[in-house]
Amino acid sequence: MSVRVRFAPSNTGHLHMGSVRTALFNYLFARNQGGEFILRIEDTDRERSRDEYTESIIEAMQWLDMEPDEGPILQSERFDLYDEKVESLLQSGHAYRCYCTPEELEAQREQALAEGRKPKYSGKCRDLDDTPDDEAHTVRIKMPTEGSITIDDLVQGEVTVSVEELDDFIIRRTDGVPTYNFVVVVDDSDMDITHVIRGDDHLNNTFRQIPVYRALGVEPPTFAHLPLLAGLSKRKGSAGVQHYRDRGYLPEALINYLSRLGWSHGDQELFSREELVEYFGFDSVGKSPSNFDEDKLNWVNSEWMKRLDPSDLARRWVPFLEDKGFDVEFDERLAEIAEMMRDRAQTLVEMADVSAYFFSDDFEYDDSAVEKWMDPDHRPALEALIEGLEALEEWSGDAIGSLYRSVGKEHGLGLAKLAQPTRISLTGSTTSPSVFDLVAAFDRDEATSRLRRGLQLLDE
RNA sequence: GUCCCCUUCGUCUAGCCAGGUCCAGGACACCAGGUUUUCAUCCUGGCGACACGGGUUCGAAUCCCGUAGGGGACGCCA
Repeated sequence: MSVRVRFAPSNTGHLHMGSVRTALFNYLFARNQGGEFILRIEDTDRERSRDEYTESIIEAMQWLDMEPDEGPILQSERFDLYDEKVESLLQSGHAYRCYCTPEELEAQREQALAEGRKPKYSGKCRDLDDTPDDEAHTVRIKMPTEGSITIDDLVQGEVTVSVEELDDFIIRRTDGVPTYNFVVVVDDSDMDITHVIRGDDHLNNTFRQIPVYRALGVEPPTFAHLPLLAGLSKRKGSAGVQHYRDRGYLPEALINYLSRLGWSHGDQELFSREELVEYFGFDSVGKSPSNFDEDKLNWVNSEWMKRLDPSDLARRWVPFLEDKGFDVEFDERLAEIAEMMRDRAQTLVEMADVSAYFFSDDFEYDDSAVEKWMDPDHRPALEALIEGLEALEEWSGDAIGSLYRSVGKEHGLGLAKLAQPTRISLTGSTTSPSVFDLVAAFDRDEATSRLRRGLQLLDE
């Protein structure tokens, strides 16, 4: 039987990093096994489910290039199926109607907790003789009364829980809406899911779900419960995918970074999508929770910025430059600038920040740099430089480099004496890529006019 | 309270399942040097961990038990 997995987020919020990792492990496993990856939206929470979040989830999956083979399938459109299954369980005696009120149940729960007992449903309605259909009621599943349940989890190994821990939970509410622990089983079996890969906050639920599979007469799938990400917070991945996208992270980097949280392949840190698919397996998935570390994400992102083709990088960079108010579009020059600047930034946003001077001459000069390098004695050399640039036959880094060296030689000045004033004139500070490439990145008129404007600094 | 899971450098992890080759390896971060026309990149080096206590064994990060700490679950949420 071919592998079928599903990623089943609820649409009660944006896709955060923890969910993305779960989606990723599902995706990688499916691809590794040549199986299918299905997206199912768990939208049975009438209170909190929102269509806009469904859209947001789909958008995030697209951006991350993890599009499902099937779906999105909405649970809210499958109520007929759930109803049918509830009725059949009622018929077969695996489920029963319960007339207890929420108030009663809540009181019992609190009392149990207060007495240090396990908050479990009493089973009061389990064996009722009179079970009217027209009176307000929920439907509960009958849990086994003795023995224990063992699963062989791909990540957690063998885990056993005594049925003492379980109670007859509600599978259909008073309002007729089925509950999670029921629909998840109905759907996973109906959709022929072979491997349920989810966060280990569901590990305990699994033991409630196994009896449901049995009551339904189907074989439970294989489970893989991934350890949760520890302490998610605003700085630690609780924000949505789009937030990271907007902060200038590349989808490749996010995927690469997330893949290494709880999974490893020897000492390798950087993985292409193909490598991830090829190497992924649950043998290499750890059982302990890991922390989202933005420093490392930054590093992975910077590595991916270096790996991308400069043109590709530049195209992705455009919106970030536009955000900063620069009127740019993709062209060869932008690709050159991106290639030149990518070593000095870890995100696209940061790269836009440090590249502002390429797109606007409205910048401040660094006072201490001016003080240190704009020496009036060097005016003749700098003027010769400008004239040389204006006369240069070929406008290239190499040609500009030759000019700098010869002017430096003629005036008996080291390269730094010419390079630093050039940087200050073109960028406002002494921090920039190689001056020759820097100058070449501007068109000739722009470069020389900034240099002439810079000459004024000599007198200050 | 009860049940389940977890515990190697600050963080991500290798090693653990098949005990010795581990006075524990790699990566991020940090610190120090080097390369360089500046900065960044890059290179080299440094700092830094087997939670604790028992046991098994000639030998334990690796196996067993316990303790502590952390997380999760216990809902007419998913």
